[in-house]
Amino acid sequence: MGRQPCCDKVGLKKGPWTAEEDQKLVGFLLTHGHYCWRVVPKLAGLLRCGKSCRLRWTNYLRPDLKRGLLSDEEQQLVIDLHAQLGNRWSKIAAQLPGRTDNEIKNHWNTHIKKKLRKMGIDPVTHRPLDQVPPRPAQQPPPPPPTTTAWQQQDGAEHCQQVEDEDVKAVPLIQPHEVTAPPPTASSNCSVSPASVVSPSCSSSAASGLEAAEWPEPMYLLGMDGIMDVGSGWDAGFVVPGGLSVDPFDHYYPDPAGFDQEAWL
DNA sequence: AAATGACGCAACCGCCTGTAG
DNA sequence: TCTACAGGCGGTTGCGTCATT
Repeated sequence: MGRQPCCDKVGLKKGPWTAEEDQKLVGFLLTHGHYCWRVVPKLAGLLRCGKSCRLRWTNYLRPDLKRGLLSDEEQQLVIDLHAQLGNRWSKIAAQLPGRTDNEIKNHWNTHIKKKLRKMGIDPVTHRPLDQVPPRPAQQPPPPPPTTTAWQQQDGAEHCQQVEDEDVKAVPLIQPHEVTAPPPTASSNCSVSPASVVSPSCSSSAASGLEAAEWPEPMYLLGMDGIMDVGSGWDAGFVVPGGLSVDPFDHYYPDPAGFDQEAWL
């Protein structure tokens, strides 16, 4: 028995998402959550692969995403983390609230790489370019220096060197060190530390929803009504159908009120 | 104003990992 | 222990936009 494809690709749409598709996906996920990505497009009435839906949600539609260019602090953090972790974008994104691995990867490839090269720093090894020996193609890059060349040049002291290889077990950045906007006066949201460092969701986990904004498409789509949920984010939504939505981790069905028939 | 090239970002592809049966 | 599967990750591509000529 061959492996079943993740979705039936016949007749599935590819390419850029339309506003209507976004609206369907967001509406569905906010109402039902994603119990199984494979069935999300079917139930939401989308001719898309489940993976595509997950990607669209994760990288663009999630309500806690920041948009716009990375700040200087964020860029510095990305550089430091890249020196420690290499191209493990999801791990890096986990330390930047509201940023996605894809966004950081793109920003690295288009901006930071050039910036480092311009400064005479090899973006792979984080050493000065004139100290980087030519590497055979099959060999991994040398381990990063204790203090990155970026820091040597810049004099910055932000980089926390990790001695333990298991970076998953030891958070590189303490939750309080993560650049997060302070809660607004009108917000009564509170973010539990466990949520802040939750490894299960690359970037949404680390963000405070009180600071989150809907990405522009939400407004364009007239989704304001959906967002008119008061302070429900931090408590977990209970939406029609008995489903809870935990904005800091996963959107999951409330086991007590989960309508299995509806899903099936 | 039109043509061309460079750039940036969204999305896809394919592999890897974790997990349930 | 093995197999099948879903979800996740990183690399890559394609296209739209902007700048330059």
